Amino acid sequence: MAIDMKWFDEMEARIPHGEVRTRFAPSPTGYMHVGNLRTALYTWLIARHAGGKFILRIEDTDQGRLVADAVDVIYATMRRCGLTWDEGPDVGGPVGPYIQTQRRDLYGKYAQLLIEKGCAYRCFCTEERLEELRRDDPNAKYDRRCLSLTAEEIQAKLDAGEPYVIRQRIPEGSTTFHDAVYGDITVDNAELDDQILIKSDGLPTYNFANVVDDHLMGITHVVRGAEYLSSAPKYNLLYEAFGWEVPTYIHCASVMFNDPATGTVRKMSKRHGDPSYQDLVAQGYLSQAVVNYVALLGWAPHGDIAEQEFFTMDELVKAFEIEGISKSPSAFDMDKLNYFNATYLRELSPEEFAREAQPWIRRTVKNPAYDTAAIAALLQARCEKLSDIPEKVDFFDALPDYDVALFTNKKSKTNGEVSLEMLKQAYPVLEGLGCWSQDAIHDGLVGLAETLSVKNATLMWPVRIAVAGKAVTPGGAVEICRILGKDETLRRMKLGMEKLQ
RNA sequence: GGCCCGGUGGUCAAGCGGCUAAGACACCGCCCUUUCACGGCGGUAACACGGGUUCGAUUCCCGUCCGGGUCACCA
Repeated sequence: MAIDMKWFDEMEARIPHGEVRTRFAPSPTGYMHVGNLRTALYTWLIARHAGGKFILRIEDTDQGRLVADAVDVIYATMRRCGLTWDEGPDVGGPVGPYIQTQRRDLYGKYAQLLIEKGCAYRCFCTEERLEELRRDDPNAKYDRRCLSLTAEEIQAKLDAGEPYVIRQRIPEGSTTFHDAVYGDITVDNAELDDQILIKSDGLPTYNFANVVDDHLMGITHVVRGAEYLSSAPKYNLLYEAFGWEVPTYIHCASVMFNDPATGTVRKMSKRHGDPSYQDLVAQGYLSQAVVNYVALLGWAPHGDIAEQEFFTMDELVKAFEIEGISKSPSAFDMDKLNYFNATYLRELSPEEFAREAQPWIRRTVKNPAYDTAAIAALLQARCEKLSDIPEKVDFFDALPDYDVALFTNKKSKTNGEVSLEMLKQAYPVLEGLGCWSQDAIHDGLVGLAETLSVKNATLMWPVRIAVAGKAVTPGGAVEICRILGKDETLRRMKLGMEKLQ
């Protein structure tokens, strides 16, 4: 089995040099974890900050999934978040293909190369035998029985068609690897198992495929979750075995979830029903708000912008330094995300907000006569997320069956009696208005309050309750009357007076 | 359990030997006001613990405790 070195040389020749290259390598699962999104963001930021390339690679070695849709979810999420890629399955690039299942032939050849170098070996041990080993000692590593097979024995087994895996041969000693966030970490190689590189079905394990692909794609900075920290030494050993340059490792502490329902903090996971990026969008969170918030979950700006919290993508690219990544896990806090989203919502122009809000308003406001833009204007400063909207505007279509007790409000100095009087006074004023505009209604009612020598609230409160039937509404009496229209306003006021009789 | 990593208010966090230990969210007051918001002002609240090193430790070292990760023919 001669090795065709020419082929390897050609692969090497394709690798770009002299620029920062990072990659995001998701498995197409159909949704994007918040933690994954953050990893993607940091990876992208490192590339952009350095003026380098950002690559998208799909790790789909897990077959039996409807990959097509899931990959689309990844594309859509990245696009909505502004994470543009320079190379990837759809746009191609110099070191493709960018889908792992399309690269499966590569790995075997590289594993073979490792065998030649004496850094890997075939293992014919059956699953049963391995289980036995574990039964004797749950913590047992592979006992390397197949390492001592002679060339003849191996050939005989090969000829007999015995299935085998290829294992990495971990050398003696200890391994030190450097992480840009965690610093130098040294482990005793005795702790490391002779991990499997190629499975008996011929496909590579995740760890092996990762190393090979990262090298062949010229990745200079590997950004990943801290859950991979303990397998990092094995990566180093693999790079060393190949004689490849080790990329810069950037491990990011995991994202925890601060569950407001239970008050507990735990690792964020879809399994527990913690929100994914898709869930958040469906709940009416803006991508930019989510991205901005997530950027700060485990990273903080330094220097003269250490206190800055709101960033445009351009500002993030400029500010993002690896040194700012934190070592300790951070909890995803819905309250803080709400704050970010509310702020982004308020910064939208009235037109933009109206466009975003429209579908949510229409969930409960079906009457086409009501102006959604006007309603949206009332909502912009009053919701943290778009999904807050439907409940807030439900009184437009149907006046709730409210309790007369609502007419009583201490601060506004109203009770049932006062309210009835106010409505009686306000009714003819509004009825007599020639123009049903915001100003006309406002001036009419404020003028009346002045005439009656009562504070504005004493008059406004009953009117608002009568027309909205709710204690809390977006906007005040004037705005609501204006949107409801004159006829509906008067009708509701009359109903209010009847209730109070 | 072995190994690895981490530990500043409830949460996100700045700090990188000397500070009254920033700032933000949340919370609580007050102001504004046509309810609620928005906005403005103010407040409560932290260096896990014990040893060192040092003139001096939140900062450096060790231990304890606590939390997380990892020990697959899964990624």
